[in-house]
Amino acid sequence: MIQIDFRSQAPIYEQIKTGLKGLVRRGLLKPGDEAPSIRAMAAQLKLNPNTVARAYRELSAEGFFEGQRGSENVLSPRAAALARAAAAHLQARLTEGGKEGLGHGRAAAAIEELLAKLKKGAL
Amino acid sequence: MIQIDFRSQAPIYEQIKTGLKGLVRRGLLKPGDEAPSIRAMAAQLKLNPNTVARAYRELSAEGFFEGQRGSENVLSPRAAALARAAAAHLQARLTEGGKEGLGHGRAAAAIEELLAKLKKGAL
DNA sequence: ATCTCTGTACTAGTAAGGTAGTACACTTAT
DNA sequence: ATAAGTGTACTACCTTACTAGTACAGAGAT
Repeated sequence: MIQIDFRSQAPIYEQIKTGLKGLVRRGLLKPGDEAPSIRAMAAQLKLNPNTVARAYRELSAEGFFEGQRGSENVLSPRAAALARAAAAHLQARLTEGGKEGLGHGRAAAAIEELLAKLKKGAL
Repeated sequence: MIQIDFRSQAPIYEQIKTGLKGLVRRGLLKPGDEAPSIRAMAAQLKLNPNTVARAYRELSAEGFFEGQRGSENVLSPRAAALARAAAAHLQARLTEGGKEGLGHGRAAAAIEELLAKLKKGAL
């Protein structure tokens, strides 16, 4: 399943999001599959359901899940594409930020802004 | 001088650090030059001296400044090399993080950890 | 129908981090 | 010697954000 690093500076719900996306990207979780329920994952990772719920809510808003209330979290058909797109987008912004930001004189604030958003997990 | 974006999520002292490094990288500030005093910069940017002091303290710890107590902040001979090295290092970590981290299945926690540190301004 | 599962809303506590206020010690120049 | 500059230490406020506690509403199965 997913590994949580409680020592990390990254918030747990972000680790969950990244973890699930990673599972999809690796093919261990495919569109149509059912992700573990909020409570199940919370119990296993010894977290509060709300922490897991936040991750699921944001993933759902991004279109990873399709499923009705009270039932389940089924990975949408777009899930795989989304996970890959997110990874590509992040990678693009990383390399772009590295080259364009530092190669020549770009506004310092812009660089910092990029880094700030990155930490927040703007994948 | 330096531009501060108060709307940014990046802390002010980090913006100051990045800004000064940028000035050095662009050659507008050279080794041997004297950086503005803490109070002068604080007054100009309408900040508390402590905020600027924190930036200067960290820069000093990184070896950008050489100067004795009570006098000034003179850019060390290494300043230019350090600024360039920092930029290169960041760029390397960014591209590395983008490719290695997301290309195939790396531990999610590691990715998050990298992002977290990046936002903290680990240049 | 009741029990158990699901997700969720609201609240609150808590920890971390950044910034400002204030005061002190020292150096230099007038 | 005095005044004005320097950097710094200590404190405290404040904001932000993450996480947990608790309780509620709906769905499905026995």
